[in-house]
Amino acid sequence: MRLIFIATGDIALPSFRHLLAHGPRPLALVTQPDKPVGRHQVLTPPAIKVEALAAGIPVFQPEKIGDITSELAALDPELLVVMAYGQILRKNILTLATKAIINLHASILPKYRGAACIQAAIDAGDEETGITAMHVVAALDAGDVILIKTIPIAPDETGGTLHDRLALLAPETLAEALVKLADGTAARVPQDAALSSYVSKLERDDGRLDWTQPAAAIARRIRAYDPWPGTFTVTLESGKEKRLKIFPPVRIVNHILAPGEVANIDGHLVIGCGKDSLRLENVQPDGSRRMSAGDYLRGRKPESFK
RNA sequence: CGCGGGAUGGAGCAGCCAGGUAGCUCGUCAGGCUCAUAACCUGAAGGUCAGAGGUUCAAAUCCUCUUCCCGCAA
Repeated sequence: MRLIFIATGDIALPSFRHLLAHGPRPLALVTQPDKPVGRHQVLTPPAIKVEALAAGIPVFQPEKIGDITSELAALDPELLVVMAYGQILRKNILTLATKAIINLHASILPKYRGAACIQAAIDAGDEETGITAMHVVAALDAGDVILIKTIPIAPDETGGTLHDRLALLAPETLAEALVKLADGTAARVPQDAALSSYVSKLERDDGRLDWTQPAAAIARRIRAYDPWPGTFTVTLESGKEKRLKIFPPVRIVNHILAPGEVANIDGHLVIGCGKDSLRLENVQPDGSRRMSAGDYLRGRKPESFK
């Protein structure tokens, strides 16, 4: 099978490695351009690009994938495989491959189309999620489904752990889809648009917690958004507002506190929520490193969380 | 040089603006109290105040440079 792999995110790495090890060997990798990263804006390549080059796979990094349509066409691909690429694919790309263009998406479609699908599943309190292999159409994540593999979501699951587990689930999903496409037994199940939902890309500010929500919902969000985009609150310390990052795990406790009210209960940092309260274990104040909630209370005296 | 915060006994912080005895909450160690304890009481150890240079009678504090940590932005 003549195949081109189109991916940027690390979630695609195990699938890419699977193809390198077991075939079909990708003709090329298309990935996003190197981006400036970190405090000093160092130009950094996607990890998958580094692996591709090490394996001798040609790499394309167009600003817009449409710019290299003819180069990709020249490779005469039968199949395009897309995963966490980060660009919208237009018609000239969709019709490039002779056999199909498929996408691996980290949710049970039609639930959670879009970028933040992993976080959404935890945030919603779902008991399972998975990898969907489907055909790519002009509308985002809306194509006919080939197959779905599911895994349960653990009670202490974070966005990070689920991301890694889904990444490892993807290769077998891809492999099975490839076999079925090759022998013509691939299913083609239309998505029920009425059941679909869309989750847009998360920004850092989306991680601000709302203490009027029930503690259980806040706890799920703290797990879902770790490590990206992370969750935070704004604290009031002697009249000054400061940002405080909050990390899992947290524990739901039944102290009676007003939403956002802070209490030091036996050395534990407890915050009032809309329903029940939350005991924090790990926090990080502005300008400081991550520390235990106990350490935080030793030197600071927050009056409330907003 | 994108913007900003920070570095003070083992931990988390105050002191800095208006230079003049190293402080707070903990931890550690010793002793006491207690049936007992992460509780309480008493005492002790532990700091070249990130590093270098400068100003000054005198620098954690003011000036300059360096290193490291962190947030934002990407």
